Amino acid sequence: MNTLIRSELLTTDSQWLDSISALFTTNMRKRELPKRVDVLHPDSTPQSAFILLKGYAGRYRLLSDGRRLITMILVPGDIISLGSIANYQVKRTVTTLAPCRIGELSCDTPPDNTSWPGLTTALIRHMQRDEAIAEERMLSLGRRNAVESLAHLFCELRERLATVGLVTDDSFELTISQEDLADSLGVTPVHVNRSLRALRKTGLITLAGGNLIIHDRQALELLAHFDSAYLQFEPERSTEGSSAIVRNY
Amino acid sequence: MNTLIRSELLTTDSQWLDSISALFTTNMRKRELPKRVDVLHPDSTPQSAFILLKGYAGRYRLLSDGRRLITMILVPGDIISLGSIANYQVKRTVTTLAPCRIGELSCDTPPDNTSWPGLTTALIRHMQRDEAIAEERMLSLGRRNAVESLAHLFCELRERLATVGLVTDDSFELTISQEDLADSLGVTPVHVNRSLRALRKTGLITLAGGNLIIHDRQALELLAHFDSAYLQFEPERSTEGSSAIVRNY
DNA sequence: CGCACAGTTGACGCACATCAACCTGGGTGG
DNA sequence: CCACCCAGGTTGATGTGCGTCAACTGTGCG
Repeated sequence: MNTLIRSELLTTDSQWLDSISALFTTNMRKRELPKRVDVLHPDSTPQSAFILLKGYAGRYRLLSDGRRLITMILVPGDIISLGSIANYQVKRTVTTLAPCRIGELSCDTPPDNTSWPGLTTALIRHMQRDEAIAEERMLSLGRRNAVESLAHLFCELRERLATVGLVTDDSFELTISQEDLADSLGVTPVHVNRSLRALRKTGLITLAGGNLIIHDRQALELLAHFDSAYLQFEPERSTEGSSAIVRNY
Repeated sequence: MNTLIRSELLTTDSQWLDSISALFTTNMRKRELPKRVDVLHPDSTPQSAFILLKGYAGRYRLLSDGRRLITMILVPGDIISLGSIANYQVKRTVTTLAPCRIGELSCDTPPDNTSWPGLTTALIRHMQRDEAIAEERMLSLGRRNAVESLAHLFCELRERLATVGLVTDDSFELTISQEDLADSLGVTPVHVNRSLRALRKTGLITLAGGNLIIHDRQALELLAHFDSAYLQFEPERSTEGSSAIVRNY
């Protein structure tokens, strides 16, 4: 099971997948989903865990008048839902932003947190990472303009996709519609289109046929005020001054 | 110690404070800080835990050109930093938004997560709550206009302050400057001022002398698209269909 | 062929930014 | 005790980023 996931994703975040994979005794079932399908409803309580294997998905929130914000874009390797493994999440809706392949991991015997201390560790790291990404998104929504936000999103996706081996020469598949990009950045589809045009005119990127090429990553990151530090798990803190719980986590 | 904190805060979130308080053998040291002072720097690694006892504080992020966004407003009872208890946080900067009293809890013997399973539970609940608040803030930054965002912030603060007994008759002390409100909502101070005027003109609120009065809470919440559900810890999920870990968390 | 959908572009309007002036109240020092 | 100061609040004039509306294009698919 573990090798199955890792070969599929070429992931480098072995610790997380190790923790999860070890919990399952049955094989992972794969499902193909078209674009624009809700994977997870806030009122459903699925037993299985779901992992995104291919494509793009997104968690989103709606205002009562229909305004939508995609609070988090999911890339291959990301957890869609942990199901009964750890039903800790606030209720959220997840939809596909592109044709997706998702893996369903049915859990025979739900673990508890004492028998699987590694699970707690992984869970907290996972939440930390989401929090860091969410904070950067807040910065885009609140203080970056549309071009900067777009550039930042591209830098972030490149970084996240690179860790699962889906980037070659600063180029990767980007099949998210401009409408969904707009709901991620908190602007309108029309303005995304114009901001894209502006970005293209700088020569920093090419986006065509569902493929994004970053021609000058350093310049793009500068424009976006992008610092990849928030995506990397911090190096193990030195033991001096650390408490036992730090090492455990 | 526990009674000390609870009497100071009149908190109802007893579980969290119980978990924390039990860890300490020394007394809590109090410190008074003026407005606009950084409590926590991202490079510091304090041993002590800090809790906000009075006033307002805020976590913030800066862009390299000086643009600032307050990602989270802290109210009395909120954890500023857990220090060595659980040094799990992404590195953040925290500043006072008003004159504050903070409590310092020095931890003699750092716990580990196996000896204190309740700590892990509390930690995850704490992160969940922060995440839910952050998500609502994203919605404000991305999809609410300035008046709606302001109204939503007021509703949220009322709710959070009410749980620590600092609200009477939908009225509470609000000593955050318009400049800091602006950095919370992602707009300019001038525009906060005008949005405040617009809100006042609706008759829904009165804000004067550092005191906010909500005259028609229901109408304000409707205007803000506010739903308090995200702030309340979800009721214990029914046992049917739940796994062991759900009950543990 | 024609329909549906995503992308593109133009004209125009509005929410919010910018710049600048002025007001106000509390604190401070002479 | 008054004069001053200064941070924060308030307001006006004007500029701009983004929204809105609408038309058109291209492209894949039944």
